[in-house]
Amino acid sequence: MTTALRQLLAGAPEDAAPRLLGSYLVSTVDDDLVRVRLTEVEAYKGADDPASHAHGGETPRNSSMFSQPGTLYVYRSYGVHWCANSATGPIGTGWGILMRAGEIVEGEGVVVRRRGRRTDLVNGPGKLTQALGILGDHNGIDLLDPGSPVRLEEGPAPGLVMATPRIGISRAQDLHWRFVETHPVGSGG
DNA sequence: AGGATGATGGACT
DNA sequence: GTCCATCATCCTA
Repeated sequence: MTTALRQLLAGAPEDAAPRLLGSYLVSTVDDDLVRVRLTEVEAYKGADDPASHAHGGETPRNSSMFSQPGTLYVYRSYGVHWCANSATGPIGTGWGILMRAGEIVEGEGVVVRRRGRRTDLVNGPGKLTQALGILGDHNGIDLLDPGSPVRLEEGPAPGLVMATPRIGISRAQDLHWRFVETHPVGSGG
């Protein structure tokens, strides 16, 4: 059932983002399954948010983020990498959650091959999409459809969650809408 | 461990 | 022409 996720993504991104941590982002691309547990996400709140791609309203590029919650929005970053978001909130708001990093639960061998290295496999938004085989072609697909090549599934709830300013942006630094799962001090990890 | 930098495409002025 | 929701590589310590 994706009911809980659907419920979650129906809400505001700054509320949904921290609770999305721990969920699985799963892809089946070229017959290879990769499962990543999300540990770092950021909220972007459409027209209200000067740092959001949706701030200036709907365009052909960002239209996926204005679609129904759970729609995958993929864009090219710095001309080189792909980054993946899930639309959240009511249709037409342009709200979304950028999925930045995680930990590989399944398919590490596939990721090593796709990434061409054995370290730093999924610790950044461009790396995450490359690890999962997400391309611009996947823009607009439904992450809540179990039949989609890229999809979200429920996972174990996160432990401690830390909120910080978002990475790589200069506007709206006062909004602490980057959410990272952290380990308690002394837990030895 | 951490700073600088080139690559590269699309949106915007 | 300029600005990016970045990454890998090359340096200095």
